Amino acid sequence: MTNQEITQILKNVAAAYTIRDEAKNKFKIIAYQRAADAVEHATLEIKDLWDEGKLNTLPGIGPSITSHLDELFRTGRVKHFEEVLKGLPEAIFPLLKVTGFGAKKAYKIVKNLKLKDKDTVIDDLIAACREHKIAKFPGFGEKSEEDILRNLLEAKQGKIKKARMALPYTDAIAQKIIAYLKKSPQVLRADPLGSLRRRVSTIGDIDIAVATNNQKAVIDYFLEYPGIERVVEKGETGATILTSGGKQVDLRVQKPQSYGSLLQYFTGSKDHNIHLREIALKKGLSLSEYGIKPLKKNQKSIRHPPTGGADKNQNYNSKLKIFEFSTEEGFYGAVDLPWIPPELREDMGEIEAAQKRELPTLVEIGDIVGDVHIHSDFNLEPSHDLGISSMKEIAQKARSLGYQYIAFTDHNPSITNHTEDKIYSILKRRKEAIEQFYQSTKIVRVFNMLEIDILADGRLAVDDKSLSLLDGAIASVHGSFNQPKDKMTRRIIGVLTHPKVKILGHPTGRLLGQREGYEVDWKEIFEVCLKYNKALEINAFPLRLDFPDVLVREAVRKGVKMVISTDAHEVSEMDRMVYGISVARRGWAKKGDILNTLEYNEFWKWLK
DNA sequence: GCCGTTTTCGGCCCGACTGTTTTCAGTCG
Repeated sequence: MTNQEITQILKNVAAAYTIRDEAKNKFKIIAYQRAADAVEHATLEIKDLWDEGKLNTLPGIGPSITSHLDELFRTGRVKHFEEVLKGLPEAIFPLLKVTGFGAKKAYKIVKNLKLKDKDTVIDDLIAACREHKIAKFPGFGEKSEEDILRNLLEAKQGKIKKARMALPYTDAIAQKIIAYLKKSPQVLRADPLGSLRRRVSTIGDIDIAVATNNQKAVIDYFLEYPGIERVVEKGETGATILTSGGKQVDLRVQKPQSYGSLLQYFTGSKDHNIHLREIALKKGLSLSEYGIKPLKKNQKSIRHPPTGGADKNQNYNSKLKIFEFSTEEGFYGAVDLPWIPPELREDMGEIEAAQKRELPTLVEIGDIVGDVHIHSDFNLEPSHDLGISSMKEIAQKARSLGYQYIAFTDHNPSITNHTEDKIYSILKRRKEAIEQFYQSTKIVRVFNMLEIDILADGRLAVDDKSLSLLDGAIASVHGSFNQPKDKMTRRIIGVLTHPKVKILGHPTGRLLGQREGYEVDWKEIFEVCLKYNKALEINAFPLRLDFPDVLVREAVRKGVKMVISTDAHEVSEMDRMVYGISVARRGWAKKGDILNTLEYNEFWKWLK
């Protein structure tokens, strides 16, 4: 039973309560939805949590849902859920994943059309739209029938609500649109919002904020963006488009004096904002994207700003009876909190840390002084792809990035095509080439490393004699991903204890949207890393972003060190370090947690 | 059904947009 499956069950229960009697079940519905969100965003497998008896430590999961899930894990079913779902056609549930459908619309349509088969409901409904049956239902019309048909067709193409794309690709699209917006003289500021600003590894919609004194002009200008497929919606405060690449982009505009509130509100996350509002309510304040206003019952008593003093970022709008904030700092200050970095805003303890003034100082791109996972074009007849840039190009790029050192970490020579002696002679030639390169150029310091396959049987693809030629090695799993958890854990620990292996490369092996990571006992790996002074890699390659942020946070808690590296196969890819930084920051990593922030001499000492 | 720096009872985030409506229902973030 995966978190995803449990999420789905809880969402279905919430939908069932909504259909039965929304008014009566109002808060029960919210509770089930929040429980579903909690499971969906959980950092650990819920099943593991249940095994340890810690299910109710998850915020949003209380005694009642705990006992239901307990029944689910023990017997595979939940009597109470079955009762709630009883009598509802199961054809409604696939529709809930389609844009534009909520519980009620799905139920109305399924009931009116008497649809029964959950496997064909999407196709059945497409046919019904084409026969114009929907427009005749009360509350529906021709336009809504068109919308439903289009959303169903898009869902069939895989464009479901949760179609997400890796951060670096989405970031590139967003930067292009922001650059376009900034060309307008009406645009005073433009920033990413939402999961993009929080630097989540995969992004659904792109959200962008603009500060302007002419909202209408900016919205009109946005709707002239060349890459538009169609306009989804348009209003006075923003607009939504679909790009020709199928990405949804939301624009939000706001006047400059309220821009801080807008940034804060739409950066989220939803859970962070809800928590923040709860705190504000207790202070008699109501937060919104427009600012902060005293609750009605307190309105008369409040004559001064929420912060109790003058703040140049704060302004009282007496017409709207609301305090406006030009910056986020002012907004957070009004509820007695320091500014919280967007990467932390997941309601995972950051608000409590902010209240205690214990927010971590997160690692920054400027802290990085070396990139220790780079593939050059030195041909050592490798097991995987060669880089395409020369050592000199790489070193020059490193210098332009302000680095003190780099490591050449080409893949090991393939073991199917070479004997151990042959591998030794190739690596000896490579060691001489690297030394000669450094002596003749001295552009940046250079380490002679290698990225070595961890073979299926737990051996390294390079023997000890050849390993002795290296300054150190990254060990990575590049095949046999489907081994059982225990075997995979032994396989990794076996090589990680080798003195020359210093770093575990892209530790989970995941490829975003393509492949789940393999199963490993991270507790054990963390212990080995601590005991033998090894590092885990945060690999900034766009489809990897591996180590994942939630595991980075676990590693930080345990004191396990990490490196952030690009795995570049071409010099321009060395610019991707910033995405590794994003992952590290979301994992609450400080400069001291990341080894390639160390000066050359210190890093060298760690490596030896 | 969940939860606690006013609370173990009595609250529960806030607003925009669309379509079908003459004041609202549903969905989204």
